[in-house]
Amino acid sequence: MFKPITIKDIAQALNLSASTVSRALSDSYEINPETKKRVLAYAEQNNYKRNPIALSLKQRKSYSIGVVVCEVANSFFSQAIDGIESIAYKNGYNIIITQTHDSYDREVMNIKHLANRSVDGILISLSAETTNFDHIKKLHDAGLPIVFFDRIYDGLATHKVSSDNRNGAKMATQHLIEKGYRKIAHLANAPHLSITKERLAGYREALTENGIPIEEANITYCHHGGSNQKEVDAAVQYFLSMDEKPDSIFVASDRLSIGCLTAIKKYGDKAYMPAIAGFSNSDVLDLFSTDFSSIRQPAFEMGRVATDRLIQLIESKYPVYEHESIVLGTELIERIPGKLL
Amino acid sequence: MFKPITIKDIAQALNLSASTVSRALSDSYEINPETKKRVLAYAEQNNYKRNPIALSLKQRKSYSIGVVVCEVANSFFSQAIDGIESIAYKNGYNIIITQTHDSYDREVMNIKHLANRSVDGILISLSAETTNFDHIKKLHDAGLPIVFFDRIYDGLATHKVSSDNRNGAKMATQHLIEKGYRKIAHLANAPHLSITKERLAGYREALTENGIPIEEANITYCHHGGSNQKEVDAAVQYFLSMDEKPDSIFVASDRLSIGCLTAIKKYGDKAYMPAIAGFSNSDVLDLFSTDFSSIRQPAFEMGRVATDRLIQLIESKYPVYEHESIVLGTELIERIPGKLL
DNA sequence: AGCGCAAACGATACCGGTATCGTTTGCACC
DNA sequence: GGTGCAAACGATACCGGTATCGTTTGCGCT
Repeated sequence: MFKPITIKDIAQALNLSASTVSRALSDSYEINPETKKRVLAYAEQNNYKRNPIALSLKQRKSYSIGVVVCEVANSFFSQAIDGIESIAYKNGYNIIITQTHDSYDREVMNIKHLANRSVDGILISLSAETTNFDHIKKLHDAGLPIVFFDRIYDGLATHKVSSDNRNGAKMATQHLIEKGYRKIAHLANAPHLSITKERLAGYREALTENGIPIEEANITYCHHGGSNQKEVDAAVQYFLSMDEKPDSIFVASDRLSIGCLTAIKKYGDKAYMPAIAGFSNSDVLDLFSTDFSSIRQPAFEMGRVATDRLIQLIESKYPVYEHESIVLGTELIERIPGKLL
Repeated sequence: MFKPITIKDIAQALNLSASTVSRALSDSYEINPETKKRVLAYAEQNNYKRNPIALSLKQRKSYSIGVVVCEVANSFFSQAIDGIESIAYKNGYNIIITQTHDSYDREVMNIKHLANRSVDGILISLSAETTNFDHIKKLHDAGLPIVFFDRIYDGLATHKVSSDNRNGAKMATQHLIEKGYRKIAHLANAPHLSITKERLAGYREALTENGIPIEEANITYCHHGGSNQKEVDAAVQYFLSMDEKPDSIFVASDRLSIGCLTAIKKYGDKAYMPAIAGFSNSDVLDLFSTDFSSIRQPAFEMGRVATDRLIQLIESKYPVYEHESIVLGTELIERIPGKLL
């Protein structure tokens, strides 16, 4: 069923050899212009398409890029994928997207799967559970180009693209402080993630600079990145159970922001409603004027930059020894309660 | 750089022929169990992985599925992709995602690209602009399995998976009526889309059943599916400019809902604020208690079902002549203003 | 002894391209 | 008229597997 025309078909039809046709199609200088025209014309008419799989086999290149994220149904990642796609397609690559759902096992599975499918390179944003990096190291050592974005692993000599998490966190916390809040809790992501550490640092910095003591009891980690809501529920319930309840919460991620709001909606009451600020790339949030200011990462741009660097690695003729750590700026989006909607 | 071990390497190492190794690896009955063990052991140790590209070339099968949606950064589609992925991976397929951004040209490009990349089948949700289906028909006639989901084209004999758009639209409109609204406008998608027609039908049905006259002036189409905000802005401004302004709006899609809210936020005022109900799969919306009830489609399930059917088509040994049109239920999510958040 | 037959493995072709090397042809030139 | 050389094309091998057919070997049976 469905057998497309090959180079040999053209050769036979025009009484040429496969070699000649191949060369004509790739515009080789040692083919008679006359012959070229005939071949091109015939190919056009019978709408010949070179078989990318045969090509892949021959050139040991698949023109596809693997993407590993925790989930696409997450504004940050879907926007990043948008950016990844835009660069990939421009360069003739297609992207194969896999989701870890923040599970280490699935990350290992997916990455192995991608390597088997012989992608030319991989873009990775680590799962929240990942603390062992052997599965990635192995591939990297074997020569597979890898670029990290968002959730970085520093132990690998390669390009890394992230946003200015420290400063973003600082802005968010500072923002809460400026609004008069003093007991600011922090709902953090899994502790080993790069973004967790950086955002925590920004949080601490803002507090310190404002002379507010840092209390470890105010910081709660979500070891699975909030992929199961129970985890977030527990964290919020913990905050609500404190003797001296926090008056505000700085939330560390997109996923957690939604989880946190959900939990507060479930367990909070009118009498007590903490202010919230946190990382989020949701467009929908922009529509509402709840008391929730957010830090937006340049997701699309991060995807673009990461993909650009990955393709550079892939297409480099020589091993690359110099690696960039690119950090893009974050943006504070203030939301004033009381306005329309 | 990075050359994995092949079947021939194993053959040489064990003093066997490539054929024998191949058969041993695929557990052929005509290979000595002893030999099998040796091969398997060696393969395991040197972690041999069969080259899927060579396999694809030989079997004329790529074990990959093309997905065409308007954009992943859209709750409905990202959830659908979640569903698609879950079934695809379970069956050993990977998915290649492309975005049309509701442009006809990009749809044609992407589909051609996928066909060239020799995917085994394609899942399509049409772009808002598409009125000509030749690019799809051609591939379908050539034998490429295709399944439509969400935005269906009826002119092709294949499986189609959608949600009960008519009833969903009816529920939303009915909901507005029950809340006391009478002049209900309809912000519709591109007129030729299947979902547009069905949702319009549901809207009309609800009005008629409640004895409310249908006025065409109250219906505005967005020919690009709201992919550029200007279009939506214009539609909303039109509603606002009417002599007798609508007291509520039924919005036809996820994208349009966000666009519509954005526009209202821009151009509306406190004095006049229409109620809104519409299709949306945004989780974030659930958090807020604005006066916006929504119709949720079973996106994940739609993705699952569509992929399941597509794989059936792909793996069927004989041409399939009977095709299903699967319609899944929709759900009304009521939001009562005034509650928390 | 001679035959049949099955078990276990090898050799080869093929999938659809491209790279490498070889061949034919015509023509200029000494 | 033989040599050299370039233009234009053909033949072949290879990428990494698998399907098909062929070959060897041993053993049972008459």
